[in-house]
Formats: sequence, structure tokens, C-alpha cells
Amino acid sequence: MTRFYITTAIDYVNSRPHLGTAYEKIAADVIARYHRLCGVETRFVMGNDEHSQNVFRKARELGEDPLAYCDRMAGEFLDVWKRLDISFDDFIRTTEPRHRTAVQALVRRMTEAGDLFEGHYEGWYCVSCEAFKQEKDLVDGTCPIHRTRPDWIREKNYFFRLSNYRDRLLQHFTDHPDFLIPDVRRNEIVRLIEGGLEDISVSRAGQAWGIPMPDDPSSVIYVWVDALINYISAVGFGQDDLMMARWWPADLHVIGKDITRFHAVIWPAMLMSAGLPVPRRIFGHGWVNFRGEKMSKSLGTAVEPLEAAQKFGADPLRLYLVKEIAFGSDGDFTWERFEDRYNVDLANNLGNLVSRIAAMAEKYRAGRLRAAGTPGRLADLARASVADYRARMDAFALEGGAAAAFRIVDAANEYIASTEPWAIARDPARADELTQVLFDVAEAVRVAAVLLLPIMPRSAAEILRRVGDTTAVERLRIEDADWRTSGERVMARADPLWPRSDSHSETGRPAGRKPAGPSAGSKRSTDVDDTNPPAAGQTVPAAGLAGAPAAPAPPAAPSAAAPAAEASKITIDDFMKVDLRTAKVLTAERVPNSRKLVKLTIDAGTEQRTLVAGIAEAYEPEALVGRTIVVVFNLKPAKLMGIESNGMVLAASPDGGAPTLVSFDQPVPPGSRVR
RNA sequence: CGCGGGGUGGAGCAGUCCGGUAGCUCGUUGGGCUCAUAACCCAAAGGUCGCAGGUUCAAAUCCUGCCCCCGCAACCA
Repeated sequence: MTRFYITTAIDYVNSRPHLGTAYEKIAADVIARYHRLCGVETRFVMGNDEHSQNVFRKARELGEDPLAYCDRMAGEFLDVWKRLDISFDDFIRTTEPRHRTAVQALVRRMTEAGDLFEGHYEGWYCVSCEAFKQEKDLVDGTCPIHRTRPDWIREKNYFFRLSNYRDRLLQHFTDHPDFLIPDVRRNEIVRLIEGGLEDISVSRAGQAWGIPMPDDPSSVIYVWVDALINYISAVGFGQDDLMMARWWPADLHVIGKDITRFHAVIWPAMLMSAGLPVPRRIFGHGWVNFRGEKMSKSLGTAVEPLEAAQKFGADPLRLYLVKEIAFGSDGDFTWERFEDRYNVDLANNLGNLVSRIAAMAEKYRAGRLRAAGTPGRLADLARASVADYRARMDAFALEGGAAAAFRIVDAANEYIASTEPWAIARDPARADELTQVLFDVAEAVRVAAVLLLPIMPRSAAEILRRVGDTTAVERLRIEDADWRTSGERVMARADPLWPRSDSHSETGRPAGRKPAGPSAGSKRSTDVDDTNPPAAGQTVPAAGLAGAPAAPAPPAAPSAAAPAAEASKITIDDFMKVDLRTAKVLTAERVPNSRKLVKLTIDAGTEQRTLVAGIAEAYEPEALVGRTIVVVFNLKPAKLMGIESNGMVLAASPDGGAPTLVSFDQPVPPGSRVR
């Protein structure tokens, strides 16, 4: 392998990255750094997906120019990635000219191949919603939201003959069993393709936010098609043939399991159509859950990566995500477990080991260690572990690689206990033996640190400094993990790398404590990013060292919507348009096959109504009967699971908690106005 | 019959593709050590591998059926 081109999914910018997003970048970063460590010329690209209607809408909501909004979000994303030490070589944004050029060039090629055809998308279109409505969504033929009759619209769309590629795709999966990994992903997609593929619409009419079709400016290219092309626009497609030839096809697309069908079906078909090689491999990773459940912004279970990184540093977070989650499977994050792993792996084992050997070196040998005999059994174990590490990392079993590195750490701690250097030190006749034992331990630590470089770049560099390896970090190669039997080491004693944490946080929130980081006391720059200058024009904050206080924590208070608050204030008249009334629940029953919905009939004083509320997870239907609730009385009806709901129940929805109904401390007759 | 993932000592997981003494981390109990961050090392207890059948000399692993949990989708008006 002469070069390695790795990408991650590019991200929508309608909200800040959460831990799940960060997980993907960290995993990809570990793989990229591992390849660099192996001496392979590596290109690691990530970016932002900006041509989404969601992004456009979000910007408008905030009263911002879409592009300005994207610029601002790009700054936020880049800031997070730098703080997590993501060593990308290029960061592509789909609003960049180079991307537009590449997208149009690829679409043109697909057109020339005869794979695009003009067609029409037909459907009910609600002008107020700016969206097509499915027949089943309509109530009596009108838009349930706006009570207006939608227009039957034929919109000109361009379609891609994806159906033509079924056989070629299947053949490719057969010829390249590793094309999509892990196997579970592959099986699922193969079954999907076997079931037949439909042609897909690749353009949208009447939208301004996006890249125009090459010969038809009235249509823009569908955002997913646009987004996928980033992988080639970042390596010069359509403008720099030499660069394209050098880097394409990509060696690895690292993506989430939810978007495998775009990457393993549509994307390769697009490339085949354009006569380009398809990516060599696609890895569909799993999710990081929070306390066993999917992270959700609305439920307040989305963990801010920076908040997690600030607790113990970026490296401990990286290690946790890599070592505790089998890459490819879903994993779980809890603050308790994070602290637990930090204490065990870093404070007690690795960190403590570094302190032990530094202290003994200083106490018994004035900080200078050299080989004085033949290596002990540690050397054999280290060699075996390095081999295992490489095998695991080559197979993208990142957790196995991390475990292999820590096996050396464990072995070194055991070795100290069994050789008892403090006992040998009492016998002057055994001086050489002591020297050798100490050298071996230091060497084991050094080897482990080399293996950990991709996973914990800053910490590993600091450990290497402390065990007297003077090689510049960016020059280190996997061969440096070979056991050395000679040379002198000047050990550096310093503060504990990772002080133990004993904040038994019961709330699940991180405790305020921020231990000193691995770089405390180090003056040497350990920034391994030096070899990988970011793309021009990027804002790259001077990266603080891992444990140094990072930027102020994102406000933990839920009321963080400060900006744009003024603009979104409403008048009393606006509020008075909302008809809030009390009502008494007459009957309540669960909606079949629904998790959240409960169907209520209510007495609102003047009339009885049926409405549907999403509170079934918090309330048993029986407990609702007879209660006085508050409803939005003049809300336009909507159909939920086939039931028409005429109104909305008011309830508090705390972050991460179940909804709680609004209630009264005095009995109130049904139909009373609430204001 | 919507799609998918999972059920392994108290907790969290690996092992399942390619059957053969059930492994790791934490926790618990007992012991050791003093170089080290109350850290480290050793040992022990603790498992019907969701349930029921089947194949086999042998099943956590293969086959069949069932139960339960979790995502996604369709429902937070």
C-alpha cells in the first residue's frame, strides 16, 4: 500500500456535533494516524454538508444568511475537531467552488453515460408547507396543517437509472467481499440490492439552495447526491487530474450504519456511471448510546463532545471510545463508566506505571537507564503484543489494538511486582540485574506508548518524553515499537499524568474537577499535527494541550438560546391568538401499535373533542381519566396514526425526562380560558 | 408477519462466521508488596451462555420454534 485515502461522513450543520458524531471522527482519526505510523502516505478528509434544506431553514429561522450561517457552524465544528485532536488533512464544505465544479462534472458524466433522464415527480403540494404531501397525510383532501387544498404539481426532476446497476453492484459485492464491512452491514445491503433497485430522483426543482444542474439552472442537485461527491471533489475531481489520479479511489469511507445504503449502493453506482473506480472499502460503524439509549437532542441525552473531553482530556475520551466499544458495534457512554475507565486504565495502570518507573529510575539510577544484560520475559510479551496490535489495527478492530497495547502495560506492572526492584536494590552485588529490570520496564512503557500514538497522540508523546525517547513524534514509525536492547534513557519525572478521580457523580453529569493533563510540566511541543497542515483558510485555534483548560464549557443551563431571542419575541396579540382552555378528560386509551400516543376524549365546556397526546410513556391512560388538563383549543387538526387530533395537551418536557402535564392547585371548571 | 441489533457469573462486554476445557474489565472476599497516583501483584467465590426442541461423540457456537429488550420507520400537534 503506497497511500491511504480515508474519509468520514460529512455533517449537516443544523446543530452542533454531539458525541456520536465525534466518535466517527475519532475512530477515523485513529485509523489515519495508524497508517501514518506505518509509514503510509495518508490523506484524511472530513467536512460539512451544507446544501440541506434543513440548514437553509435553520439559517432563515435565525435570520441569518445561509452561507454566513454555514461559515459560523464550520467554525464551531472545526473548533471541536481541533480540540479532539482530529488530524484531518483537508476539510471540505459543499458550498465551496471546488465542490460545485466536481459535482457538476460528475453529473455531466452521468448524463453523457445516458444514465440521467428527465421525469416528473407528481404529488400534492402544499404551498404553505412548501412540501409534497402524501395522500395518506391529507384530511378530507386538504392539508391538515393549513386546511387548504394542496395543488397537484408535476415537478420536473432528473432521475438516475439506478435500476441498471443492480447486477454490476451485486457482482462487485461478490468480487470484493471486503467492500462493505462489517459483515452485518454487507448482508443487509446485498439483500437490499437483490430485492431490486428503483431509479432515484437526483434533482429538485424550485429550490435556490444547492448546486444547479449543469444544463438546467432551474433545478438543483439533490442534497444526498451533492454530498456524496465530496469524496472526489476533495481530491481534485474535475480540476486537478494529477491529484485525483493519486488519491482516488478512496481506501476507506468511515460512515454510520444508517447511511450505508447511500454509500454502498447509490454512490458506487454513480461512480460506475461516470466511469470512475469505486471506493475500496466502506466501514459502517455503530452508534454510541447514552445510558443505553440513543442520544437525542430533544431528550437531552446528547452528550457534548467537548464537555466529555473537558472532564479528563481529549485523550481519555478517545481511549474510552476506541477501547470500550467494539468498532462496528453499538456502544454505550455513561459518565460513571467514563470515570471508571479513566481511573482504571489511565490513573491506576498506565499513569501509575509511568510514575513508578520514573521514580525508581531516579531513586536507584539517578534517572539514567541503560541495558545491562539480556532482556527479560517482558520483551517476548511485548513482541507478541505488537504483532497482535498490528493484526487488529489492520483489520480495523481498534478495540483489539488498544487492548493489545494495554496488555504490555499490565505485563510491566506484573513484572515489577515479581522482580521486586526495591529488593534487588538492597544487594549491591545485583546492580546489573537491577539496571536491566528497570531498563526493561522503561522499554515496555516506551513500546506501549508507540502503539498508543494513534489513539492518544498527546499523552503517548508525553510518555515517550518521560521515558527518554528523543525521537520527534512525527518521525516515529511502527518499527519503533520493536524491542530495543541498547541505548541510554534519560528519564523525566513529573506530575502524575492522570490523577485519580473520585467524583462519584450521582446525577450522571460530569463533576467539575479537571485534573492536570499529561502535558503538565512539558515544554516540548507534542503537536503531531505539525506534519499535516490544515487546508488554507481554516481557522485553527492554537490547540491547547490535552489537559489544559479548554474553552469555557458550553452552557449547561437549558436556557441557552440567547442569540436571536429578541427577534423571536412575540406580541401580546400574537399570544392571544392561542386559545388555551381547561378541559376534563373523559376517556383515555392507548393508541394501538404506538409507544407514545394516547387517545383522549375531553370535555372542554362547550363541546367534547377527541385528541391525541404523546404522553403514553409517562402516564397510564386510566390515570388520566377525570383529570383537568390544559389544551390548545384552536389548533388545526392533525392526523396521528390515523386518528384526528383536535387540539394539543400542554405538558412540561424537561430535558431527558418524561412529560409532565400542566395541572392546577384549585379545581377549575372545564372550558375556562387560560392565559 | 415493516427493517435491523441484542439477551453470556452482581454490572458492562468478548467469544458465535470456521462446534471441542466459557474469557476480559469492574465489583466482592482473602492474601502479598511498598517503587508508585490509598495505586500495584497473587488467589478465591460467583455462570441452567433468554426458553424449548433438534443435529452431533461433542453446541454459547449449527438447525427449528418461541419469549423478552433496544434502535430505525410509521405517531411527540
